[in-house]
Amino acid sequence: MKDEHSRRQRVVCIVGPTACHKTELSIELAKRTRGEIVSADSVQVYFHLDIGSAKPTMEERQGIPHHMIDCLPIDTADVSVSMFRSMAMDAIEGIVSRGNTPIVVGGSGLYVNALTYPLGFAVPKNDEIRARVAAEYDQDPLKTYERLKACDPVSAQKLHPNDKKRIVRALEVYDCSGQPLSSYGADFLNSAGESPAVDPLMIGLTMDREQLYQRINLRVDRMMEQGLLAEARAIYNASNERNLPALRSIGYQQLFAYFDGTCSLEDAVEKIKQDTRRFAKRQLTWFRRDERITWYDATDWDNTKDILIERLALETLAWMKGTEL
RNA sequence: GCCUCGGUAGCUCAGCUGGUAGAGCAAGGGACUGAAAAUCCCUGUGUCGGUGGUUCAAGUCCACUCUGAGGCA
Repeated sequence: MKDEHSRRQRVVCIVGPTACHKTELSIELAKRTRGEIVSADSVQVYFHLDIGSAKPTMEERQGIPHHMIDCLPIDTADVSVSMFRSMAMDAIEGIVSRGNTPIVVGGSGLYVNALTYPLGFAVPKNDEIRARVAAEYDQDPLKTYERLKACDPVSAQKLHPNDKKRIVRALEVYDCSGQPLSSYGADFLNSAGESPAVDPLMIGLTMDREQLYQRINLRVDRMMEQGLLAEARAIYNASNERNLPALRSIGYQQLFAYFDGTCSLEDAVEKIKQDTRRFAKRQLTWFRRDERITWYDATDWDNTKDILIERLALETLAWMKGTEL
């Protein structure tokens, strides 16, 4: 047990809200530590969602290999965290076999946890049963919630009766396996992971809230200048499918409403800004509770980044050395 | 200069005939195990423009005053 823990692959993991200089930091670190980047971003995994997901351009990547970017077609209907996790784990193994430093960087908290905790994804999703339970919920939410209470009281107790998504998933697990979701490991550290998680050096970037929001607003304007509208239009025209996970992401979702004629372009852009700000707030909530993270303030980035990058490069090298033998 | 209508939460406004204030939006906080840029939950003390007065009690009535919009000269 102890032995297995010590064999867990060390990685560096950069987290934080969107528009917080994570990308720049990760590339600079990679340059100094023979790093390769593994994106933990639920939108950058798709092809074509380039501008809106703030994917680093080839130029910005400066030759640093990036993984988990451009992996899935937009019309992929069944994506899942565990799928992300196994692909990302493969990428990490590849990096290690090349003798390089894996740098995980991303703002999708669940994806980060899927890599850095041994989450037990024991029961695969089952679209058929999920659809059935969802219909059951729509018909009588409270009754469905009561049913969950009866077969999985632990999960039910943690969920609000309105939390359809999670209630449905919990019942889906129960209906598929006959075992309550909570029995598969209710807490991070004791759940039975499918494979050993990595051992991360957790680095968090944060920023004064007002400044963060200003940066977000500016970045959305810049995305529009860079052609987000055309990018979204091309995707809109390419298919009539409107319920794909990829298209629920910020930027596309709002511009699609504009294409549908539901709102003006101006309103759509404002909505993108607001939804991004709220997203950043949720990301902060998510990462704030993670006590493994050491936080660094990126508010005065231009004047402090050089020192920060050098310092974190040293820490990265030291951290990675710790597992060398 | 005169008349009218306003000035209440970050914004837009409610507040009947006096009993120290409440909605929407914005915002903040939290949750999160196979859709997660998703989904869900919780949160409203604010010099009621200012000063003085009437009253047991004033956002509410009176006087003066500051300020915004419109109208008339």
